[in-house]
Amino acid sequence: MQDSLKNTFPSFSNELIQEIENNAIHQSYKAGDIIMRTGQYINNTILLTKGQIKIYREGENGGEFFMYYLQPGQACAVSMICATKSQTSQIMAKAMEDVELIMIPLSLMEKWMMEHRSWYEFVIFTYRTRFEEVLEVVDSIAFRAMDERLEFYLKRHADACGCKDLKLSHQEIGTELNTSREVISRLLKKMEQRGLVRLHRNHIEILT
Amino acid sequence: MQDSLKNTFPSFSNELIQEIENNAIHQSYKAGDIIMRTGQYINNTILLTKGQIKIYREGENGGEFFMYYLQPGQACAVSMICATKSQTSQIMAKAMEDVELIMIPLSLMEKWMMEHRSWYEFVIFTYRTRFEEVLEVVDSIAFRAMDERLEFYLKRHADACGCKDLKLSHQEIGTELNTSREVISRLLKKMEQRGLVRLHRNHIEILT
DNA sequence: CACTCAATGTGATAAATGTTACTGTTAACA
DNA sequence: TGTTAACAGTAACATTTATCACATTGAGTG
Repeated sequence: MQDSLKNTFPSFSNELIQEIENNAIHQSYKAGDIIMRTGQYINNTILLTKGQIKIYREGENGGEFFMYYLQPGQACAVSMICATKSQTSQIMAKAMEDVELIMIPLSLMEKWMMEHRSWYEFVIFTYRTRFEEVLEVVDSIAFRAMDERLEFYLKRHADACGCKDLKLSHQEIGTELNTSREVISRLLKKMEQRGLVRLHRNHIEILT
Repeated sequence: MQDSLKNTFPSFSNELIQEIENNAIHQSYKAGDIIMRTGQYINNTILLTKGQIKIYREGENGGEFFMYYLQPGQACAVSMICATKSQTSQIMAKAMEDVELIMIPLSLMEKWMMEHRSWYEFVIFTYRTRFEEVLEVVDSIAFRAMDERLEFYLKRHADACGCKDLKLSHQEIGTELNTSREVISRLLKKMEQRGLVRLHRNHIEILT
């Protein structure tokens, strides 16, 4: 177990791994479970060890505006930020596959910041990476029309899953970009004509 | 001087204030100066002591997409995050008035995290506040049409300057929302008809 | 195989936003 | 005072996106 932790979080020092082992609360979720919801109080930092978590912003009308994915070896930046003051979450987190994670109580999170260099750097790295990611999202909506946003979205998904075959329905994509299925269908069709993708039922092949 | 620092950053401990006094590099800018630009390397954390700084995201076509304002007593979250690894900035910072600020070198920033509780809390608070602010911006573009975005934008400006009279041209607003002057004119006109604002040359009066 | 349901394709139309072009107004200043 | 430039209003039109309606396709299932 300690071995696998070290593999998942290679930057952590051995002492830190040991501390995590001694103190962590393990938790698992099934695919589709909501791990965190808007308005919920957060008292733990979340480290993901297995599976994939979608971080999104919920709209009034049921939109699930896609922000980014968490992968094993990553932490939820929002949980870190909120945990520091027991604040409520402003985002939703949903398990996309069966998920296993570690919860670190607020008090330890702070203690380790002072005591473990590798934890401090991990936390700062997480903040920075996610802030940048969110800024890119802002760019994509602020400056780009739906066709480009769709390309950006598909690219990020391909990066996240590391494959060129995305299991996404047009409806899902529409929801995550806050537009309608029809618009996505049309734009995908155009992308297919431009030779960027090949469309299949229930999945999209990226040709790049 | 030390007095005024204590006034601007009331949460800082006396020892921290003293350290800042001993080590800080003071810098001033004129209204309109660019303090930080996209792609620039950052080696200092910035504490604002006087004036107002606009943080925005630059588009290819000269857009200046508005993110938020920095006020005296606040720090630039992006500079903190980037400074940790001497990364480049992904945002632009422009002085809206004559500005005075303090630059904290990277090495001290980290040292103080370990040594000064009040610095640690200030940094985390800054991260959290700005992250939330950016999330709200994402919401506004992702889920809302231009009329609502305009209202949101005006509200934030009114909050930032603490007044109900905004010195903004339609062109400026258009640039910061990445749309055209004409669209802003139209929407403002509608807002005036609904009794939300009163329009004057070069300034907009919020009636709320 | 026939049925069913979700996923997808597509046309028609409406609404929002972007663009162009032109007018008038005001302040600054030579 | 006349000139100029920035600001603002608005009409006409183009484009993009949203919405509605309905047809088609394909996979799974009894």
